[in-house]
Amino acid sequence: MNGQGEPVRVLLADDEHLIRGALAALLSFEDDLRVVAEAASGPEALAMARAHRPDVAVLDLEMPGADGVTVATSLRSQLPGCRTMIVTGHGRPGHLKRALSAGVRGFVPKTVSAQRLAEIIRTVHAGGRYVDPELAADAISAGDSPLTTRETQLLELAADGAPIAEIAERAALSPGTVRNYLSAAAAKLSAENRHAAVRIARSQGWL
Amino acid sequence: MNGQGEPVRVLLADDEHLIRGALAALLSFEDDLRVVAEAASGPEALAMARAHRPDVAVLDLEMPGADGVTVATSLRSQLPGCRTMIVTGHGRPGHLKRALSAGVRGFVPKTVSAQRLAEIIRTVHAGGRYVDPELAADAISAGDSPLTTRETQLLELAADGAPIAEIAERAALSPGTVRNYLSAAAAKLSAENRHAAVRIARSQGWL
DNA sequence: CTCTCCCAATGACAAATGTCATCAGCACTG
DNA sequence: CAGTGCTGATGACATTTGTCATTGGGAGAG
Repeated sequence: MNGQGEPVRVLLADDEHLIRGALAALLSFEDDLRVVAEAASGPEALAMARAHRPDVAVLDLEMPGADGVTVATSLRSQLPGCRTMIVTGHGRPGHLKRALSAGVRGFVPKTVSAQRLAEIIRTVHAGGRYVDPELAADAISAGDSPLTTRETQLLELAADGAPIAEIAERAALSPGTVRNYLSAAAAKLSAENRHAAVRIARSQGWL
Repeated sequence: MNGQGEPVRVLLADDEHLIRGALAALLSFEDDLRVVAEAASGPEALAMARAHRPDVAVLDLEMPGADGVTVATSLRSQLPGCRTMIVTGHGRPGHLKRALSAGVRGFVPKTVSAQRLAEIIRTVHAGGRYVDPELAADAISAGDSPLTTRETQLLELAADGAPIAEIAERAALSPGTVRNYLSAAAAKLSAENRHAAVRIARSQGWL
């Protein structure tokens, strides 16, 4: 499908120069792949994508400005022809779910080899999908988040250890209401208190 | 110093295959550097170092088994001739201090280019030192940890949001004592409670 | 030897937090 | 339209946590 005369145009987005540069160098060995743009942040990735119209965007999950899934969501509407895939260091189950519903076609941990990554880029470009088996298993066994929108939102605000009063102020809610929601969230996650609940939600990629 | 006939022997340790492989490929372009061993974990890095006796060990800070600084400390006694350097994604001030006192000669964020990394490897091999200016500035302005041994230890036990009773049990201390130490720690860090204190200590690399 | 600092503990008190019952509005579903 | 579930709030209560004063032992410095 990918003719010798028309290499796959790839966008690389990762905030770590070292990895991005190294990756670009490795992919350049593949005759049918061509890195046409690089970016070090979420917004930059979007701008580069608009300017260079890649066939496949390889996005790091953790980036300043906007994370990989957010970028993928934007790309889906702005550049429908561009396939997206996520590369990540530590993949939580929830992240995979968010990514898939954002139209991401590949989800790969950074523990794969460059060879393998190149193959996956080709697969994704050809319209296929690839999800790391390990992560997929985790995601399936983990299930969906039992938390409601507000509960999740308040857990996020509680994530830095702030007292209830501060959370209530930042959420423009009554302190009593905040306590109720956080109590409910902790109960759903079988946590002893809201701080432990934050940890659990984080580990599942639910926050 | 590094003659054409004797390239610098390098050990690469990073748990992410993708980065390690890419890095190895990039460094192979430099005629005077030769990657003689790779490792994906702390213990493996030690074993590889003993087997291949590299001139310079490039260690990722976050690795399973044993972190980069721990490995560097062990290397210092087991292979005194081997220079060590740390590469890290997010470098906290405290980590830099720990690394330097472990005899590490290079401390570099992953945001540098491969070119630059190669230069730094040469510098370190020649007996020089290199510390990222940004990280150095942070470390200097941050100062030392004001926490005592026990305070730090108890903050670690409190890191997962466990209630006081559980922390006391795990530390084999009286609950009252635990509260006293955590209260003192929070006060020293100007935190509103122990959970916020954990966050602050983490951000400084003090835990 | 005295002074200081860390460790460990206790008791008391105030403040924050977790838990529960209850209520009301709103949106959606069958 | 009745039922369900999310949201937002209040009040009461028990528990947990934070704070402070105080004590005592041990290690190290001057």
